[in-house]
Amino acid sequence: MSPDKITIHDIARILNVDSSTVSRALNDSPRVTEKTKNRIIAKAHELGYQRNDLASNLRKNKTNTLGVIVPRISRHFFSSAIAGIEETSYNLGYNVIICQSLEQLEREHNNINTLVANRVDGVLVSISMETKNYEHFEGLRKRKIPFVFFDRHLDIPDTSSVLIDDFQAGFDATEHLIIKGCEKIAHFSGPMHLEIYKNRCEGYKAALLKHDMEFSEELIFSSRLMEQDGVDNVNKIIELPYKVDGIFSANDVAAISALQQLKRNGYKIPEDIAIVGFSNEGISAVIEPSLTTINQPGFDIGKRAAELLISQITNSNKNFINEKIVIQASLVERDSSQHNMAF
Amino acid sequence: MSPDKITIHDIARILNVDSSTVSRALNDSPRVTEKTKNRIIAKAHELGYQRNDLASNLRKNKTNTLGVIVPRISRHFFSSAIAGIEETSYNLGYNVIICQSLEQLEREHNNINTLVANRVDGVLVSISMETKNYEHFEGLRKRKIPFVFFDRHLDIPDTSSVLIDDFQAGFDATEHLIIKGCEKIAHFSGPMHLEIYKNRCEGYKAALLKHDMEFSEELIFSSRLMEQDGVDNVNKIIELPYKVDGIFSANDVAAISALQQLKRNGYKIPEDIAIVGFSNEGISAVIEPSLTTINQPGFDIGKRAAELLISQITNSNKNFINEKIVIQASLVERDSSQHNMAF
DNA sequence: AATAAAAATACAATCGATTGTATTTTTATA
DNA sequence: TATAAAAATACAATCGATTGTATTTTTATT
Repeated sequence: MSPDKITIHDIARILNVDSSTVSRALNDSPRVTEKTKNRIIAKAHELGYQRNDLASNLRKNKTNTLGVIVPRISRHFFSSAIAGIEETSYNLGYNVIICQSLEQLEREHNNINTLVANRVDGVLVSISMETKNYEHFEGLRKRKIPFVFFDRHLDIPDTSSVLIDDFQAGFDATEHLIIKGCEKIAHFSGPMHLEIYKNRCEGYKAALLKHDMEFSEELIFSSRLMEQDGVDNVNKIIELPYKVDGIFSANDVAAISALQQLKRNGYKIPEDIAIVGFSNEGISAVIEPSLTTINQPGFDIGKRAAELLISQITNSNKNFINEKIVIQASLVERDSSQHNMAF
Repeated sequence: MSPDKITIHDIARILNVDSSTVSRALNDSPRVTEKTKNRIIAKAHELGYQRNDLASNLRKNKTNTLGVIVPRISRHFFSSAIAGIEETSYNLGYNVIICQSLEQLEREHNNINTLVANRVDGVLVSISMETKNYEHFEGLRKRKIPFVFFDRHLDIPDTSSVLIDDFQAGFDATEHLIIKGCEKIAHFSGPMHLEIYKNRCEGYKAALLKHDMEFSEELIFSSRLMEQDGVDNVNKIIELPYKVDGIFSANDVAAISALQQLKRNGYKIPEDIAIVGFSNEGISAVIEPSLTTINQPGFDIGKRAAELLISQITNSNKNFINEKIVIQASLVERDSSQHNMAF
């Protein structure tokens, strides 16, 4: 009977009014009288009308949609950040399109193109491990699409970001191991062109320095921090001519696979080697021994990032660019770091 | 200098051709000569032109976008299903919009409205725990938007779905416990109005029946299978006047929290109580003892579901409705079920 | 060179909603 | 009741791309 895609024109025809009146009625404009408003709304409901956002957004040149690009949604940190982003967006009337770069630069490129083609009002990004330059973000800027980095960011001038203090967190993690009595601490780092890993590593070095401990390039293992990397790193550590008794890993995934590989090789954790991870993945509390790690409050970070982005969208004239928000990260002390209880 | 949002009209004006020619050139139509095509493409590139998909999709009445609704993306099963969906979609030229219902019916409703408003070409759904009726899906049907359920489905006539054989999996899990020597097996079930939990429970019953074991309503614990539920269920089990020596949980989350709660109470797993979970979350392999569980191949399920949906979109005339695809699920035998090694 | 056929391009309507302006209708006031 | 002011509604352009039809240009043939 009625067409399956109802438009305001259908409603207008049926009720003998103009489509502009229908549009205004459905948008609760004061220019339409209550009476006709009610007639129109009732009829729209009766016909199961659902606005075509493509048309609406095209005309308004505003989609009320945010794009989010993350390496992968299956990581606890990212899915909780997304939960935070969605919470804020939902409350402020924005939709969210989620894209995964799968740690690949090319896909990150494609993601941005898709988001631009869909005319999102702004973009939230945590970059892939392959991302070194930022030309694709310059494309966003040229199109005046605001974007905010969270966690994994690039050091681009005049760009906003929501971060934790990776230097401090790296320092805290390392110092914690030192206080627990570790004397030879290895560090698992990610790709060094990423600010977060660079900063965590600097924090590691600073802690060593403060406690007059020798720093050795040999004890820094840079990788993509995947499961296999933790295993590989451990295999190298075992072969070293001296004893390593502490590991600070820049993520939990590598920390956990290292922990397991050490156990397989007969090492006792934390007695022989203490371990501190990074991110507080759900698995960290459950593994045995439970993993001491840095808690990154993903939900909060997501919330704050979305708030910042939306404020930039709303006040596009004002100078909200280049705001850096630093969220508190904290050490979660568990069993894997209780190395030397001699105090 | 140049406006930040370039349109085909800008390009047309600059090159003194018609915008229709620009459109055809950029879409590689044979109606435009190679020479002008090249001029247009070069200029488009130079200006950083990016098609406005809102306009394009509006005109074409096709968005090449699929909507996905899942309870939450942080669950391993759902994020791997999404990975599968994206793989297929990406290859076939579709974008994906991901929505989370957060297990709430109201949000599932909103998700559908958003997807309809954005005129997605089809929808993939795994329903929330609150979802009992299906009026919101009838809305999709009325609008001729095809949809496919995966995993958590409703038993609606003439609807396609991609599932595992929950009955068989429930049977296998339970029989596995029986074979391992368990004599009193409890079952943690989800909301019984969900087909998957109903079927897993039926499988449980069937296995008991086959092995002449008594079935007792008292040993079925129905909940939302969250972390706390596993703890609560264990507390009830401990209080029973007889000994339970096996648990088959319809998801891993409850299985794991139960396992931990049992350990806290001094029970040995699997010697005192054997446990089998469901879904094979990443954590299950890592916990101690490692959890025997049913592996649900999320990636495959996602792939197949997306393929099925896209085939329905493509052949909208043909009768592809009401296709049920059953994916093989299999028991992953680990330590938590090695109860009685007396054979 | 004339002309038909074919190729290339231009014209114009359209998708569905929004919004500034114009017109009609209602209300209030003298 | 006439008329100005205000309220309600209609008209028409617009967002940017697509696409059927019409027109112009090119090519081929005699």
